[in-house]
Parts: sequence; structure tokens; C-alpha cells
Amino acid sequence: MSRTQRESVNQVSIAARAAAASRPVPDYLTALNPEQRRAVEAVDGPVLVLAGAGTGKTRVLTTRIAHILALGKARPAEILAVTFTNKAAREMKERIAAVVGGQAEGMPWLGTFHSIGTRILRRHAELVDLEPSFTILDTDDQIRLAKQILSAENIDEKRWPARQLLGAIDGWKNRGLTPEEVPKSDGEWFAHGKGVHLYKLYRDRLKALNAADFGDLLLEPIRLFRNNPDVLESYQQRFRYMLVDEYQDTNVAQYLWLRLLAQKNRNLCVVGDDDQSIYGWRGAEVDNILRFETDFPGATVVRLERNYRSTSHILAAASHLIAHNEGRLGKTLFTDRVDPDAVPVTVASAWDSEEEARAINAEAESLQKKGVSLDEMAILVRTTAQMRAFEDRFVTTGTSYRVVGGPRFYERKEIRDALAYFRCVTQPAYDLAFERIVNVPARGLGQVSLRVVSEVARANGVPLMQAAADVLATDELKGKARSGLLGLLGAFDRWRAQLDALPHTELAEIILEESGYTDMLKADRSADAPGRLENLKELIRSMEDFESLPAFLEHVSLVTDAQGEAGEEAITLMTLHAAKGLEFDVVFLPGWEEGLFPSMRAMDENGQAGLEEERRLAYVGLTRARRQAFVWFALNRRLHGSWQASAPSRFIDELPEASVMVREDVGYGGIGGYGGSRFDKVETFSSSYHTPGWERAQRRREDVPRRERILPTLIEGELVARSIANGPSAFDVGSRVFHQKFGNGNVAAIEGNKLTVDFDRAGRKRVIDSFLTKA
DNA sequence: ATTGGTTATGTTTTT
DNA sequence: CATAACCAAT
Repeated sequence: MSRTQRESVNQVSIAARAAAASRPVPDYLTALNPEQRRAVEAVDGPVLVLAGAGTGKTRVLTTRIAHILALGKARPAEILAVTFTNKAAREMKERIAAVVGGQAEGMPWLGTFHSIGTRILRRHAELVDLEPSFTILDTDDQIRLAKQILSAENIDEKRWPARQLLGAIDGWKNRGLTPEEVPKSDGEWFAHGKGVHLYKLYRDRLKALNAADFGDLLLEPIRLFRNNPDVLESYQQRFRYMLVDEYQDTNVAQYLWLRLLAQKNRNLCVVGDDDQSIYGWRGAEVDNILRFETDFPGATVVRLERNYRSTSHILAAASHLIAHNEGRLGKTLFTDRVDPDAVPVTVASAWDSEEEARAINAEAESLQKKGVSLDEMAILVRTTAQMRAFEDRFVTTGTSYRVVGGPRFYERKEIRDALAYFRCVTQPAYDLAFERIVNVPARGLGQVSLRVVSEVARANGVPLMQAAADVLATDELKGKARSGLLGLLGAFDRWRAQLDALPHTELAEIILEESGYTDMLKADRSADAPGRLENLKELIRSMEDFESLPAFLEHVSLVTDAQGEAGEEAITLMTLHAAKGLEFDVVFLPGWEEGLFPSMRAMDENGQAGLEEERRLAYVGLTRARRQAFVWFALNRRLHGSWQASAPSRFIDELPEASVMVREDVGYGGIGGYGGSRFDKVETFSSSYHTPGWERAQRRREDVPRRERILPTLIEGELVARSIANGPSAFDVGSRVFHQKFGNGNVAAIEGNKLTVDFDRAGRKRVIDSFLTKA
């Protein structure tokens, strides 16, 4: 930007400010308390907002953005706003839109560190040895890569697990270190001092694959800025104002990234709460908060301590608990709200995790009867493994629930396989994807045949797909391996040719069908095969929201949070980590047991610091509740498959008596006290006869065929479901049909669910019946 | 050489 | 209990 341009913008903003001063104070400001308002109005210069849970942190951030826009100090595209999760980014966008209207749409730089990093890298890819189309690796790919490197280096993967290597590499990347910069002693411990060398190999391999991992999305922008002052300068000028949410969770790389961008105009506002720092294991440095005032002298510091969210009982419980931590800045949350009907935090126990789930389910239903919406209830667990018991229970009682996070949709095997197929179509050079699916379903291509191909690839410096074609030109492969590979490559050519001719959802279905993937699952007798098929349908359904296959794949790499679909009222089930930033009327906190929460591993690995982080997690959990919190623990829990007795969490003893109510009679479950044996469960079961959910379950049992009851509760999508469902085609040869993209036509031939149709305008096409309607 | 069945092993949290 | 590495039979 030239100097004159800059001046003109400044003049506009001075004029706007003058005008604003004479105008009455806008509504959005009068709605704030004095501290919040100070945080919003301190527009220029560095600002540190220490905001306790429920003190209106998000409100300050969104109002601040709105204020900057209203004053005319910057255009939407000149504001950098960083959040930690995609969910938070989406929410912030909505809330800004609510204040300033459609302008929020024009905020391209509102997002996570990772998504903004990606955006910057794609623009300047060549400066960091990548191509703009680079792919983003996920954990699975990373592990595969690391294993390859380890075996190439003749390192015993038993002794030095790939995961461990990746952990170290990720740690370095999170600290902003390239292999050259890693302190010598740091890599010593791994494989007799080969750690750094392996990091270098891994990094080279990523570049060769034109790929980046999550760590690179932070590390590479730093390298880009450092090595290209002109690029850095352009971004420093672009981002007139910068805001960062959840600052306590930033790691060193993110800190460096921000500091580089902010050191010029210093208009950086960070918001955080040291008591909610729960990502230490990912390299987050709470110290970043403490360092802020040193790095940005003269920063305005605002403390938000007035809580608007929770009842006094919940606040007391949370505050009392967190006070057991030593390393904190120390904030005191308070509220003036008087709640005559405030209820103490309930602590209750169950015999085992199943009873815990049953009781919580019953409690939720009883609250629902009293008028609390299921949308306003959440179950927050420490580990994803805990979710299963709840899901099982909800499925049997027919309680509708929503899982946030969990075993993430895009990480499931069948989804990743499907995506690998799609990637091979759009990016033939993506070796990792090709490797993943060459022999899935089995095509007679084992390790040996694959080695032949990869050796040719390495020798000629070509992608695997190309090497495979080269190998087929010779007669090196014989029999099944040859025909299998031939068939696969032919299929890829066919699919690629249809890329522009067919709607991408339809092509996706064809790929899954023709590759034999769906057939493989149909033939699979194991219990989860139907669920996997269902997931594939869900995948294709979600693709409908995107323009094209490449657009969809780009989205998938970064978005991990399964979009909780709105609509039906449902109770939310998620991890404590995923719950940060959210709030609910009622919160259930199961699994408060020693070893599970606080997690044994956190304490083993990080001692006191680990324990304190767990405690902060407990604090986060409690403060999610507006009106009521239920803490549960089970006396027995299945760990690595076998039953183990468990002791109540120490955190329970750290709650203040005055705000806690211990439930002596174990409520809806019905076993008397702790002494019950497992045989009592039969009794228990019948005694929960009268809960609404149980009755509903019984009703269902009558009219739902047996097989379907086992399936996960996924919404049955008509569009796709029909195509995979078997049975006679709904169409006849010669009948008139309509297709979304091709318009009207006549059915020429039917072959399973694939129809050949002569379209009036588009000509003869082969399509899948679910995309057709009777005209 | 590939496959499918077996056994051993190990599990936090997320962009 | 669930997945991954491993091995024996084709």
C-alpha cells in the first residue's frame, strides 16, 4: 500500500472518529459493563484482556470488531481475527453479523491459526518450496510416512515408535523450529541421536510430496515472513487490527507468528484466561499471557471478573476447585445475581459406567419433563471412549443426542478410504492416497508387487500412479497383481474423464460402487459394516454442500468438527476440551474418578503441572453450566477391557461443601447404595420401567425390524440411501425421468441402480437412480 | 505371495 | 475391547 493511500485511510478514520464523538453512544456500547467497554474502546495499541469464564469474552471481541468497523478505522478485510477452533470462528462470524449486518461476510481473515496459515501459504507457496495446491496431511498419513522413513533408515519401529517420532517433530514445529534450529541435545534421545536427522528426512519427504502437516501450517508462515521481509511487510500493512481469542492456548509458533505481524502497528488485542489453559500437551504456553506486557510495553490490561453465566453455587464450586492450583494469575469471579432457586452442584455415584449412563439419561428426561430443552443439556466427558456407554443408552431409549468431536467423522477408516479414492482422481500425484487404496478392496496387490512399483517410482522420480502404469507396460507383474492394477488404473482414467461431466456427488457414488468398495462392505459380515455403509452415504450427502470434488477435499483437510446439524432437539455429548467456549443450562460431568479424571497419564508424564491442567479442565467443565451441574463417578469401570474398581476423583473433595449436595440414594438406577452386586442390575433395569425413554424404547421394539436397531442413529437420507439399498429399480425402461443437472430424458437401460438415460439436451449418460425423479 | 485368521498390545485431550 | 502386527495355510 502506498503512503498516500495510507494517509487517506487515516483521514477517513479521524473524520469518522470525530463524527462518532458527537453522536450519541451506540447501543452496542451501552449494553456493556465498564470493564468490557474499556476493552472495546481501547481500539489502538496493545490490549490484554484477562477474562474469566462467563464474563463476556466473546462479546467483547465481537463488539470490538463491530466498533472498529463502525468507527471506519478499518475495512473488514483489514482485520485479522484468530480463534482456536472452526466452531468458534463460525460463531464469531455470526455474532459480528448480528451487530454490524452483512459486513462480516467480507472478513476473509477471521479463522483459526491453521486455516489462516493455509491461506497465506497457498499464496506464497513457491517461497516455502511448495506448490499452491499442496495437500494437508492428517495423522494417518503422517504415521505412514514416518514408518517408511524409519524402515528406510533401518530403525526398529518396535523400539522407536513412529508416533513418538512424530510427537517430537510436532513439538519442534510447535516451537517454531526447523531441523537446523533444533538444539543439538534435543534430538539425542531418539534412536541414538538420530532424532533431528529423521526430522530433516521427514520434512524433505513432505516437500517432495507437495504436502504439509498441521505443524507446518504454523511453522512455514513464520519461515516465510522471516525470509521475505517484503511479504511480511505487506501483511503487516494489511492487518490494521488484530484480535486473538483463547490466547492462553497459543504455542510458541503461534506467538512468533503474531509477534511478527503485530510488531509494526502494535494494534493487537488478545483475550485469554490462564485458568482455562488446557492445551499444554499441544505445546500451549500460558507464559505467553505473562509475556505480553513485556513484549508490548504500555499495553492496556483489562480484567473481566463479573460472571454473567452461572449461579452462585456453580461459581463457588468452580472457584473453590481452581484455587487448589498454584501457578495462576488469580482472578476472582463474582456475580451479583440473586437466584432464589439456585441449586447446589450435585455429586452422585453409580455402580458402573452403564448405570452412570442410565441414570444421567433418566435425569435428563426428568429435567426435560420439567421444561428444560435437551438442547440446553450437555454431557462432558474426559475421554472419547466414555461416549460409548451414553450412545448405547441413548439409542436404546430413543433419546436424541448429538456428538461433537468424538471419533471424528473424517477419521473413520471407510471415510478416509473413500477420500483417498477421490483424491487419487483429482490429484493423481498424491502417493499417500494411492498407497492407501491400491489394495482396498483386495486386488491381489501385496507388499511385493507394491515394492516393484515404488522402486520404479523412486528410480524415475515419478508419482506412484505413473510408475504403476510404467510397470504395467512391462511384464514384470503377473497374474492377479497385473490384472488388479490394470483394472484400477483403467477405472481411475474413466473416473477422471467424468470429473467435469457428472455432478461430483454422483461421481463419488460411482467411484465407490465401481471400485468394489461398497460391495466389500456389503459382503462384510461384521457388526459395524452396515454402520460404515451408512457413514459413506452421510459423506456423500455432506458433499452436496460443495461446488466440486476439489472444493470438498480442501474443506475436509481443515475441518474436523462434525457439523452438528441443527433441527431436532438433542442432548449434546462431547469431550471437555471440545466444550470450551460453550455454555448450557444443565451440564453432566461423568467419570470423575482417579486415573480417568485426573487422567493417570497426564500426571505420570507431567507431574504437578499435568495435574493442574486436569484441574483446569474440571474448572472448564463446571463453568459451562448456567444453572445446574451434576458430577458423577462410577465405582467400577472397564479399562483396557477388564473391570477395575475406581476411586472418586480428588477433585470431588476439592469442591466446597456449602455448594454441593451429595445424592445418597442412587436415583433412577435404583440400586441401593454402593454394595450392589452386578446381579442387581436386572432389578435395576426393571425399576427404570417408567421413564419415558424406556417406554419409548419398548414401543420402538415392536415396529422396528431387528437389524435396524443395531444401526447408529443416523438420519436416513433419501437421496443416497435409495441408491445403495437393493431391490428392484423404481424406474422402467422407456419411462420419463428428471435429473438435477441434465434435465429431462428417457430411460434407455437399467443395470442395478445404474441407469442409462437419453437426455433431451445432454445426450446419453449413465447415472445412478437416486439422482433421478419420475418426470 | 497373498490372504485371512490369530495373537499380542495398549488407549487423553485437537488443529 | 479394538486395532495392529504376525503367522500359517493357500
